[in-house]
Amino acid sequence: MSQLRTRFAPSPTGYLHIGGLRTALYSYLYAKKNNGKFILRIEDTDQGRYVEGAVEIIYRTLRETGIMYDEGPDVGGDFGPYIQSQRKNEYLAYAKQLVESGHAYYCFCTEERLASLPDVNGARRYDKHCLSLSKEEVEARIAAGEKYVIRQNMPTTGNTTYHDAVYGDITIENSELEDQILIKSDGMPTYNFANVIDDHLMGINCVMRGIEYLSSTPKYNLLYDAFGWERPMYIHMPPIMKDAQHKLSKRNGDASYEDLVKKGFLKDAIINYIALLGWSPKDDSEKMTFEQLKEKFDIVGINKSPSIFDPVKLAWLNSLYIKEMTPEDFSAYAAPWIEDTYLKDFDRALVCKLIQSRIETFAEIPEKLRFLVEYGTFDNQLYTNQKQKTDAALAKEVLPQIKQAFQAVETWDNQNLYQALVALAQSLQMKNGKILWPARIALTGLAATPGGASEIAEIIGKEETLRRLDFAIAQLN
RNA sequence: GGCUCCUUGGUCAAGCGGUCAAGACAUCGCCCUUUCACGGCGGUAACACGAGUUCGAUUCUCGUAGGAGUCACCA
Repeated sequence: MSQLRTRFAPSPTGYLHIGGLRTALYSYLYAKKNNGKFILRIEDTDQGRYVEGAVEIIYRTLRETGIMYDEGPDVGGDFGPYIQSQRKNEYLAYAKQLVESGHAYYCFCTEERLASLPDVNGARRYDKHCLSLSKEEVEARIAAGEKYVIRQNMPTTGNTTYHDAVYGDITIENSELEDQILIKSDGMPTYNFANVIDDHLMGINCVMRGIEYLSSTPKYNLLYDAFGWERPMYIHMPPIMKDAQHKLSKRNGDASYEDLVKKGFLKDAIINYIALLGWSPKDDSEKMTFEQLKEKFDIVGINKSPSIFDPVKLAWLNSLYIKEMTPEDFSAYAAPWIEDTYLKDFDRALVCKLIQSRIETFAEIPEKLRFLVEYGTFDNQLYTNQKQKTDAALAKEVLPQIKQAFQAVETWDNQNLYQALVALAQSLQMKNGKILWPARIALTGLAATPGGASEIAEIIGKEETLRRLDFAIAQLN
């Protein structure tokens, strides 16, 4: 058997959305799993939809996520060029070949005539009007400079069947197939045509794509048959949904890969999560490295039904990846979220240590630590804690002593600070909580904070710690 | 509307004729604990419906319902 060759063929119309990224990922994984090649081809036959910079986003995203293509526009290969607009001169000849063999024909119908065709529930079916034109008439009209398109001549009877690796055998009546346009009046091929020609020319023998192509695949197969080419293996994939009714899409303002990164998700977590959307490994693994994904990926694990993108589960996975980062990596990655805020005034390492195990996405950082800079009047009821058996009265008694203990600390770090508090508790013959709880409340005015009293004191510094203690004491009187 | 596909807990998702119907996220409770978080333990929660086939259906078949895709000189 010849080497497996898969491809990812996006249109440069903007960000690479999650669905597209998953298609690329699966195609890549499947190729690599089978020692095959993964090819990137840019499908830009619709000049009207071309978006500046979109191609670069595709390159960058694939590189960043590790989905490396063996052949593509910017890496070369033996089957280039890999950008369809640069191949436009090839398609017409193939279309003409089909005209010769009777599988396609010239069509001169105007937009008006097309619009006058009977409307069946919002859809108009071309009536093969130009199929009956004589060869002479066709030549004369072309010579006269009349605009034309080339249409595929579909059989009107019978049916065509093909096998899809995930959906099984798909059979469609030929009468359902429209005489689709192969070459547009601007001379460019339609996606439907260029796609088949290029896949064949590039030796693609495995086509992985979204389910939206499931029912038009017979048209492509008819093209392969007309040319006498071998049909590729097809793997269609279910859509990724935003909710039960709506597909995830850029148009709906749903997150693209880049948006997710900006929201503080790690690329490894994103890839790991989308690999799991619509596919599951035999052994039930969830957190997997890219290497493990390559080992475990298999088309039998691909699901048939749509799956809903769950940002909550993504966040959970993200938190797992965050926790295993080294403090240095975490600090470096968190830098943008820290630089932009008041947090830059604090010791970076201490702040990072405090939050690394407490965030699921980096975007949570500023809000989570706002209390480090915001402090003011708070409800003395916060001193009341059932479990620690503390209340405002106790705080009033103990806070001045806490202040004294802190003042005596020579080296201002968490360890010493904590020891000072514990020692105070011991000398007062109290449980640690009776000191620790009021101390933390006094320092933050918050029922819940990341970290405890001593950690927070360490970060805000001695001066601020004492200032807050004075404030809290004053507030109790 | 025609055609094609899909349907297991709130979500992801195992299962491929016989299971007390896995696991994960979320949720709830307990433990740990300096609050929060982490971690540990446990609970709640599902085979869309109706017929068949079968000794036996979540698994097979057919209907029904619901959902998705498609029906472009867009990809």
